[in-house]
Amino acid sequence: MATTITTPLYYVNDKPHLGSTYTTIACDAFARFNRLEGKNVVFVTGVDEHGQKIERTADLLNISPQLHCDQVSSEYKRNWQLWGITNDRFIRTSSKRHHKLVEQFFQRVQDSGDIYLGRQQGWYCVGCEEYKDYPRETEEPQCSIHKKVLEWRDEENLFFKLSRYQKQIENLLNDKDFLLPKSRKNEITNFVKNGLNDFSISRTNLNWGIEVPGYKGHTFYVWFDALVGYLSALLQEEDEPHLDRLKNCGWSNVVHVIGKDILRFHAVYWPAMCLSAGIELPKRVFGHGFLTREGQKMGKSIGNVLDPEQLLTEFGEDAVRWYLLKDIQFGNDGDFQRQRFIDLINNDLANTIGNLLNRTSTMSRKWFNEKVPNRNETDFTEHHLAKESRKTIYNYNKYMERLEFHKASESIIDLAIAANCYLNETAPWKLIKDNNNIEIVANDIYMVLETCRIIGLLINPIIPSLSSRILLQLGIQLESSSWKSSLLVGGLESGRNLPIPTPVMSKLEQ
RNA sequence: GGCUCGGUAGCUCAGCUGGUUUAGAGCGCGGGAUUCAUAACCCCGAGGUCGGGAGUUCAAGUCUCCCCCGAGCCA
Repeated sequence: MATTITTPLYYVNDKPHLGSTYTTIACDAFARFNRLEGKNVVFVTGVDEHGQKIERTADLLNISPQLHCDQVSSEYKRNWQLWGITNDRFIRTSSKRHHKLVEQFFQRVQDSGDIYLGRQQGWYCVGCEEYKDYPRETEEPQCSIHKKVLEWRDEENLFFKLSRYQKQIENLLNDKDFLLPKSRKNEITNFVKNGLNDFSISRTNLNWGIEVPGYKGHTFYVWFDALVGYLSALLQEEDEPHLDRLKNCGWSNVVHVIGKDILRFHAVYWPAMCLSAGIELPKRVFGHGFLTREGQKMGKSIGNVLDPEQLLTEFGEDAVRWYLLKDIQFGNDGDFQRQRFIDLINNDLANTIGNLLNRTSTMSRKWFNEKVPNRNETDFTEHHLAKESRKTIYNYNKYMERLEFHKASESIIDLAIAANCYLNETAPWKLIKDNNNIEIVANDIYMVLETCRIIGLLINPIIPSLSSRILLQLGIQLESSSWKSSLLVGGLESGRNLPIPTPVMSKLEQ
């Protein structure tokens, strides 16, 4: 069975920021984990390109919306390549196949009797592309998010009968695995409990969008269009775009990973749309938190925006991935602190894991002819570190499945600490002075090296390139197909040559 | 204004359905030990009114009520 993992389709108003990078890295880790687990993964990302906001931004830049979208989209593509993101698909909502699919989707929703023509009046925020509930007589109402004056709109719109799906959405939210983390569930449940209102799915004053078939002058509301993008993404360029093909393309067991701000669209509107169109519902929606920098909200006006590309250049992909996934609970808001970042990387990756591998490899080479020593066949499976490793593997899997990356990462570090402690307690450098101890030392060193191997494997989805450096240092090349079977204690071959160790992770400078 | 979630060591947080005697972890900080190692690893310490107040109970960080502060959703 396939598993589909999606990032949001990012709005091309501006180039990628740290927030979208964060979401994408998390999805990448999750996708990698699932692939290694042997699942057939389709990892989707892409961009959302329509809407008045884009139209106006392009206008300001004095270029066509399409050109603007082309430019920003390629920025996104380039960015994900730089970070080594393993997305299988990249969908642009300005693409032809997407247009076709939106039209089909609309047709189905219309056939279900869920579309009607209505009138919409109210104060509109172009930033949100949303009507706000201020009374008509309000003078110069402002959007609380964008701090911009709202525009009064009065237009004929097409509506979607969201209200019809009240009961079904309530049931969906009762499924305890659907909306995660649990802490965000109340908010949405409350919103739904207050009664769902139909929402408008078309705009009349908008050129930069997909035309609604049969309704001249109407273009689809960006969100209606963008959400369908998850479906279009699955269809390959060469395929005839058709909703019926989705099943074969991997639309099942769908996990949407998004920021907490767009939870409602994904947990309420989108499932209702799917129900109406007869599309299988997503399995899970995970709304993660936002990042601040040194305790402050990031924003252009404050001038403290952290550019992901700069971060990548300065610290490298390994460090940033580890910091974002290990130090911030996925789901909670997080704060990016430079000092903490440096401390964390140096402690966890360089000192705890890197040094463990380095010291052990050195001992092994020195005393065992530059090879992995022989283990004691009768008791290595019951060795202290074997037990610790098995416990770690078990917990790690449990956490990764729930997207609890910080806990998964922590379990890896705990294992490395256990191995470091073990070395200090048994002090093989003392034992080796007596030749009678050679077999004991061999078994101990073997077990620590084996623990390093397990660490290298487990860390793979989280920091792929560090993982391969660790394994390489043990003389192993990871074949992704055998990951799962490799995660059995005792998989390290005795007698294997160990290369001269070099630090797998160098320390970051202050 | 209504609702939700938080407020635990300098920082980031664990503490499930109330009860292992001195409330935990990581980081930072201070000290010790050691040499296999990336001045790394390992060990020890911090004495924090568990936001404030009242109550329930034999017993509350853990339950109830009130208040203060922060974040969010709705109006």
